[in-house]
Amino acid sequence: MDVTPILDPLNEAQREAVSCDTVPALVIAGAGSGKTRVLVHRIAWLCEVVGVSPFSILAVTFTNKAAAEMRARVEELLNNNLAGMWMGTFHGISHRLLRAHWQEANLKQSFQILDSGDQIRLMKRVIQGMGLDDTKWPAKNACWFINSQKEEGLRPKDMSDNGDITQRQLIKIYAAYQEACEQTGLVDFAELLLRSLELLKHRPDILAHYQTKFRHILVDEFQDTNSIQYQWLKLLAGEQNPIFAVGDDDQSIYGWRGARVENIQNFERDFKGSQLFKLEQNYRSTNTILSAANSLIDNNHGRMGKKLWTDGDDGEPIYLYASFNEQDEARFVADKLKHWLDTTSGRRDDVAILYRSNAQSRVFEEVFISQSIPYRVYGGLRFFERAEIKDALAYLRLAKNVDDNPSFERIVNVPTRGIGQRTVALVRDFAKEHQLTMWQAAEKILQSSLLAARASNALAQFMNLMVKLSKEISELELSEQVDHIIQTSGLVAHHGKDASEKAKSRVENLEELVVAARGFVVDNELYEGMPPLDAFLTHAALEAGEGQGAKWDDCVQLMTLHAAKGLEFPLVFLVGLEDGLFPSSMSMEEPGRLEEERRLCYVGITRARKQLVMSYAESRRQYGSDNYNPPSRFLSEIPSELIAEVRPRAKVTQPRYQSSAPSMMINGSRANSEALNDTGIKIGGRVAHAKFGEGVVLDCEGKGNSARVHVHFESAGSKWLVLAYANLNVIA
DNA sequence: ATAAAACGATTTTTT
DNA sequence: ATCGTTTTAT
Repeated sequence: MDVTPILDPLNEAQREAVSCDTVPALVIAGAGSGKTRVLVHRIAWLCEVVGVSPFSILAVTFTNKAAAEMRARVEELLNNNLAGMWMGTFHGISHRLLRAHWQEANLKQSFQILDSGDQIRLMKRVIQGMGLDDTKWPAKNACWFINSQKEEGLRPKDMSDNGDITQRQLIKIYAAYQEACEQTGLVDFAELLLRSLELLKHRPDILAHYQTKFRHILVDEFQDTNSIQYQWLKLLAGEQNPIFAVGDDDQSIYGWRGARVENIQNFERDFKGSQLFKLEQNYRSTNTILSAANSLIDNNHGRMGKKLWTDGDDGEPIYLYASFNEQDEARFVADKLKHWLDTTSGRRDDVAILYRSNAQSRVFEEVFISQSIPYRVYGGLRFFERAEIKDALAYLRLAKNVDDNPSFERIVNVPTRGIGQRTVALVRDFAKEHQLTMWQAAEKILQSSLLAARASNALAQFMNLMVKLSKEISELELSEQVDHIIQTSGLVAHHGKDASEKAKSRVENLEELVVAARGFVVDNELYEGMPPLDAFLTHAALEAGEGQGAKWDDCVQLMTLHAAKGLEFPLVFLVGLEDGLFPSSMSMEEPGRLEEERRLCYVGITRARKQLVMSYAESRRQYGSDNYNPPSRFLSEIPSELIAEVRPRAKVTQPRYQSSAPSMMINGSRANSEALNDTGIKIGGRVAHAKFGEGVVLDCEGKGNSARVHVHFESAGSKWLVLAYANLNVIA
């Protein structure tokens, strides 16, 4: 057996991990250390050297993207089509199990997957159905509560209210929501995992079957597993099947949604006879960047321990810019970025701007638009989550199954056809009272003439449309079904008559849905025997449609630090480094959460390949008011010799808000340079004070003897000073 | 049924 | 400030 292609491209540490014995193994893989490569080569090693069939391997990831990449790379390395191999996300694989064993799992054969939006909508109806005030019991909170319970593996019966009324009510809501899901055959994301875990727990025969089938289990991003995913893995592994887990405790940034770093920390304890490997050689970043990352993360406690290194150059220093405010920050980034594009052979999509919260993208967008810099903002709604797409999918579902209540409610009056809230409420109540689906209830209501003629006609018209649609599409192929639905339902016409940009893009999205349907090939074993439309709808629920829709060529990439995990860029701007923003004020108090923020910073730093530029703003407008946050504590955790401070003072012009409505003055606090007449002091300029030291002028008000200036001092913080007494000296 | 006004939330996000 | 949601008014 020629193992050259499998082992040759690897370094020593990678090779040891890839070729380790078939015992439980944990690979601590630092950022940029070849994590995916090890996973891929391990699979190849198992198949080619150990002689394991690819179909005896289970490989689990968190995202569809990671799963697809892994599959493609394994196929390339093995030069083999592995379509039937069990490689996918936790949710995807759980779903596959539940489809195969729907009866044993007490599900309907036609169970549908609820996405988070669907879940909230259903929850709202459940809460209202219980006669509760849905402003007092927000559906979103209830969903959050239930999802976390499910992620801990808890059912209503396992929970105690501890005498807490709120808790007791939430448990009741959980039970009612679950009941509604069971009745209508709906499964939310958390339920996919919990249900498949329960299936394996309660059916030793099924568990044994899969334990025999999967002789090897590989897991990516192990530090992100939550309680239930961990239990699920442990159960499937049993006593005999080794788990090969890859992860990085320093990149655990999803604790807030249930991920448990302990899972990686306790691996050796929980999996007897396991081996530990560490990948510390980094192939991505310069020495400077790695030193910064190492120093920063060193401030965390209880780490498994790891120090990234490279045999490459030190590279450029890390630049740090102390901006006057967020606009100045954005302008600085734009300047720096343009300069980099001009002086290197870099492309725009080699550049990323990383921030802690989505709201920060705005200022950058404004500046980039004004300077004609193409950019792309990550995040926001994905393709299959867009309202118009969900509407179209609801039509498809309803045409397929008129008893699908959520779809019925969603589109009964979209586009508007004269079926108002009163009519819908009547149908809903009637359905509830007589234990009918909304469609059945609507039929009865029409027969019994409970409605006024106008509403009755509108409802009848809608139902005729649906009957007609479902008849018409039955003989068509998938993409034609989709096309027919979006046309005949009136969705395209509805959005088409609106000339706005938004409406235009909605029409384009609907057309893109037809394209997506055309390109949807039922090659997945999972979808075998399923009607193409059902398969497509499932695909839509499980895959948010990342690649769908608009194309992006050579744009500067704007995204949150969370979204940046797993990516890399030659030039990275890490912006908004202020205490209260990053680390977030929500996390600053608790040590555990602060450490997670630090890991997030670590993730951000290690995204950069050649150059890292950091910045913070002395003044930042948040939630409509100005905040003066101190520079992030993380900055002081990076050795100063790695950092070069840039402060092109000449560039700081009057950074004031040019609101589109100049008359909008809040408390008369708009910049008023009158106060500064003849003083030489400028907003944005630097001044020195005998006691407070040096600082930057942020604002001023009043005139004459009562003139006051707002100064942000480097060491003493921000203060309002009366000009006549302060004796400020202007620093040139 | 549509538009205006009031209200509320506002870290991070995949499936 | 701003965005999405819900209520209220036309």
